[in-house]
Amino acid sequence: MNPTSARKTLPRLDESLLSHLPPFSRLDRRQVREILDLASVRRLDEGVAVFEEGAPAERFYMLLDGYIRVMRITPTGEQVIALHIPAGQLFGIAKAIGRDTYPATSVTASEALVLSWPMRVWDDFVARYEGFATETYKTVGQRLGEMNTRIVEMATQQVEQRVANALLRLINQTGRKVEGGIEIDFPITRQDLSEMTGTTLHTVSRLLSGWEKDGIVASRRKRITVTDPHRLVLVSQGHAPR
DNA sequence: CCATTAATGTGCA
DNA sequence: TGCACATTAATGG
Repeated sequence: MNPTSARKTLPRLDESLLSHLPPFSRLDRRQVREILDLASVRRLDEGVAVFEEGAPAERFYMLLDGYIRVMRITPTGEQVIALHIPAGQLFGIAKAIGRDTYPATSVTASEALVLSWPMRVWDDFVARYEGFATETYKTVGQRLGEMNTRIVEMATQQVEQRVANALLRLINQTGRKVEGGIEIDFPITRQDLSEMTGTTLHTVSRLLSGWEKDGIVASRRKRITVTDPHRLVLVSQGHAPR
């Protein structure tokens, strides 16, 4: 059985799925209905590629549940993780940046629920739906800003600071409050963290172990909780963990 | 259970 | 850091 790749035209989706999300929140019920009627839904397992870098951008997507990891492959075959996208955001919106191929690969970082539309309706959406364009460009701008920040970090900060910053971003964007701290809401390995920060999994492993001793983080396999965000901020600013 | 694989941890150049 | 190897945790018979 493979429930992950079947694109279903489901028993009508409910308007409330979209009506509170920024790109659609200014629309009336009838407009949301039109949009939903054009959409396909897919339920995806963790680790499944939604689309690949360089492929023709045939569809754009809205993540309804779960997390998406955006990654690129270097010429030497190394993976680099550009960013993570939380539920409620559009992705694969190549048209918004003037492209007709996807600029990066998107893989589910957890189980995910995804809506998609054929790219040919993009211009219609922009033209007809109040707020859609401004909200999507806001999203594009935010991601651009984040990537810029990362470039500066890469060029100016020590590994320890970069990993601390990556962790802080993750808990800010995808953190879930648990007792004792804030946990990254999807499975994440040391390897993943190293691919976000330009290091090796070994270095990340050592850093996390050290921070765990200091009481800054707690981790179990594929799960990381930041237990002392304040001290992690200090580390990200170049202070010694203690 | 046991075998296999994935993830994590450690010692050393 | 980078790498080889040890250890531990998940997964599939």
